[in-house]
Amino acid sequence: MSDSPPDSEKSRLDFIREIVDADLKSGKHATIVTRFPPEPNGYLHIGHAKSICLNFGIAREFGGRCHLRFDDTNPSKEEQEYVDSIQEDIRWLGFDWGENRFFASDYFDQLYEWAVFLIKEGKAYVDDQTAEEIRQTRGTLTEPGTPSPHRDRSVEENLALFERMRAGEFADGERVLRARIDMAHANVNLRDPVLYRILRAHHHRTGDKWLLYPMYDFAHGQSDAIEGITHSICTLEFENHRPLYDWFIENLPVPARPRQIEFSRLNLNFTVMSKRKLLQLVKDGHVSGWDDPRMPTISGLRRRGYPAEAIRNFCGTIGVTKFNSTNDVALLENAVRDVLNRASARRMAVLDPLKVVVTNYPEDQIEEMEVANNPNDETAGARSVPFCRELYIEREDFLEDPPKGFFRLFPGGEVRFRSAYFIRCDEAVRDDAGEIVELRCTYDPETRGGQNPPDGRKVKGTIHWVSARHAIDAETRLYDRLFSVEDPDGGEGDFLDHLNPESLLVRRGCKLEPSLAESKAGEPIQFERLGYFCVDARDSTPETPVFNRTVGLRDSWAKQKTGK
RNA sequence: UGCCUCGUGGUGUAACGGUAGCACAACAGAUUCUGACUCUGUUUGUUAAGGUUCGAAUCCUUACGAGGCAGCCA
Repeated sequence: MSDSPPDSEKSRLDFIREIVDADLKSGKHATIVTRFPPEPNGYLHIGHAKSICLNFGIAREFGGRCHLRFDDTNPSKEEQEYVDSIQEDIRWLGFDWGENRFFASDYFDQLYEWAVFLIKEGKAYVDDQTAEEIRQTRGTLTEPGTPSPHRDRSVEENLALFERMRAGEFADGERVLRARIDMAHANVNLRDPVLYRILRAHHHRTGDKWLLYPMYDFAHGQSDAIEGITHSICTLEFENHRPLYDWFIENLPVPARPRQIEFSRLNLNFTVMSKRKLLQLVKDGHVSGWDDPRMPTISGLRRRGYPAEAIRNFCGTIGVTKFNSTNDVALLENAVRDVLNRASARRMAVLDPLKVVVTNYPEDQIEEMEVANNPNDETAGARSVPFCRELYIEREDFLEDPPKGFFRLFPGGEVRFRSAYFIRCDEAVRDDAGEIVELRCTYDPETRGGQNPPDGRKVKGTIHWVSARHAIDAETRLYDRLFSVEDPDGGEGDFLDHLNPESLLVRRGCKLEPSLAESKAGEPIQFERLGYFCVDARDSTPETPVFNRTVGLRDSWAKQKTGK
């Protein structure tokens, strides 16, 4: 992980780091405390990764700390399963909250006391109106709201009522506690926002202790204050809530004054990011689960083979600003390729096998060819790959009638079989249906190891191969973008209408070089000339290995073929 | 037509009154035992109009455009 101190990149500081930097230099804060505050009601996605990298990153760079705080103020939506997955994902991304794991529910007692404090100050009241009545009297964006008939209740009455709310004397929704601010405020959030609602739901942490729960606005800033958070970084949609955030901080005897700063959330094209939509994809079975490799979830990306380092790098390059933007997934994929190119061992695998018989190669001979594990990295060493008379090559590496510029095999043509021999195709054998089932070829013994022959003959193409006698069978899963349009949310119609029917292509009967039998989930591998792959952590078995394609190699030939 | 926020190449971002730069993408070429990687080069931009200034992406005004907000969600 690159944790270059901020001073070395002064000109590169984003606006939030600039604020943090200034607050440190001015002495406003001696140490920085940030927090990542997920609601445990879903899995983390790449958008959260941006926030995680920001919050934990700032803490690390500026010598502060970052808390993990679960925002669990709504027991009807939250589950332990999500708490677990969130923690796993953050750790996997490479961040550590140390001892600083908290829950907003840790502060329910304190929050309740503060609610009472507000009542005593005449700044909060119990409202008997129904949710519908409250909504209707809130006014509109252009018209002021009208005060609740209960707005001017006495402190004593409010105190008694609030206590009865806690004691369970009212049904869910029968009473709420509201702040007493300004029903005509231009910012609707300040029109006497609800602070507490009655909810008879079992809470994953506090069990059945509480019947009433604080709203986000009443919990978040105060939780920040309790924990001594100096910079409470959140996304743009909370901008309108900042005046309310500050109102609570100013009107409550909180131990600190945290500052909320908003930045633009991450958007990626060709996918959706809202929890609701991701949940729908899972629930409706459009994907196999939260960790489906096509999902933008952290668990999905991990299973797909995206390295944590690549995700971190990506988050570092997209920047932090206040304008809404949509990032090109190509940038993410570039970050993935960049890491994988350095980290992956090269292997040979044939996804769509076409048999090759080397007619002049001795029937019973087997040679072990030494093949570099990574031509760009000598320290990666080499392995041996068996070569014999019967081989498999990629079906698309042979064309009977090649277009100009085709470097691969064709009748009468010669190519290099990677690290093996120069091989010439003599004949394509067809079955009764006319399909090519086998290539009859001859090799040049003087090119062993793939070396150029003494006669100076050269060859334009090098292709990968696998020994038919030694190959192991496997399934590969080739992924493409989940949606076929850039902005599945935009335009008319349901986002599901834009699902890419070819987002998953399963290939069985793939032929892999024998050394691949030992690869483990999470280990990055490049199938030469094809892309980066990894063993699927969920479905792969020793009997039938399953490999996920993390991302393909750049393919300028394919681009050329499809007409630019 | 209320309030808040924001407008820089195709995308994302930098320039903090003084040469509009970087990454990705695209394109062209070099190299190559991966049509990969790497390297070189090219195309494309300050929403508009005024104003301040020797000088404006930057400051001011207006217009235009984008996003957010009317949950007892977060």
